[in-house]
Amino acid sequence: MNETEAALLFAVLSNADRLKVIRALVEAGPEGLKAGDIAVKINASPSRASFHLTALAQSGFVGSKRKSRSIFYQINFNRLGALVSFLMEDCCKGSRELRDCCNMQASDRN
Amino acid sequence: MNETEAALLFAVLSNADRLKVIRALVEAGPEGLKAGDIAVKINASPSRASFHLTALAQSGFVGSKRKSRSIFYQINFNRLGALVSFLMEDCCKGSRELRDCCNMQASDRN
DNA sequence: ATTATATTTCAAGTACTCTTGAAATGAAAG
DNA sequence: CTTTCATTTCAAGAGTACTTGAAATATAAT
Repeated sequence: MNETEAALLFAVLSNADRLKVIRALVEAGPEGLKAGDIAVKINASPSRASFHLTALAQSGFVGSKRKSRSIFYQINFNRLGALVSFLMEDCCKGSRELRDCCNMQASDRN
Repeated sequence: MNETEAALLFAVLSNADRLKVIRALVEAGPEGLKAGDIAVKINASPSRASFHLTALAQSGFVGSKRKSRSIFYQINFNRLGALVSFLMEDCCKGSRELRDCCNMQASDRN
């Protein structure tokens, strides 16, 4: 991941509605949530929710699967993790100080 | 930190020039770098660099201190850490799966 | 086939962000 | 106090993002 790609992903996270979607999908677990239920949960119109879900899906932060009439969206931790790793490990060179600020440790000790 | 505040901070990270600034300031260490040197390093005009440095400073990702004619900017890991913590601990509820994707562990085991 | 449900797509309007180059500010040196 | 150096501010223009409501699509039920 380079700066340009990371910047595009951060742009997707730079919206309160989309962060609420992420929170809701994390709560929901692996099954995910129907688009309509997400819209209700984040208090947005169907078209507005769809707009944000499209952004999240295109960037890979969420996946989607149709089940009958509904479309279920699920969180994709891999993509989130890749972006966080870019920021912490690459951009900030694995700074110990930054990890301390997050109450985190590297799990691969060398 | 709530979704709205986090979204504003992610917006600041959603620009390749600003990510390059962060990378340069992490490399530079606690002394930081002069505005002019940052402009050269990220390959931007002085006014363009200043525009991005202002965004980074206003959001708290960097600090600044005048020294004679130059202004030195320094990285602020606290602010970065707070945003990463919001995303991982709050928004994603400290998801083990997400931490694994970042090769990270919580440092406070309960 | 018709109707109902779930979701997306589209177009228009508004607002924000970024870039550029010129002008303004601040600080030091001659 | 004039000049030089470092940086910021400003205004204009181009591009991008978001919201809204209406229309279109897809699936299932009657």
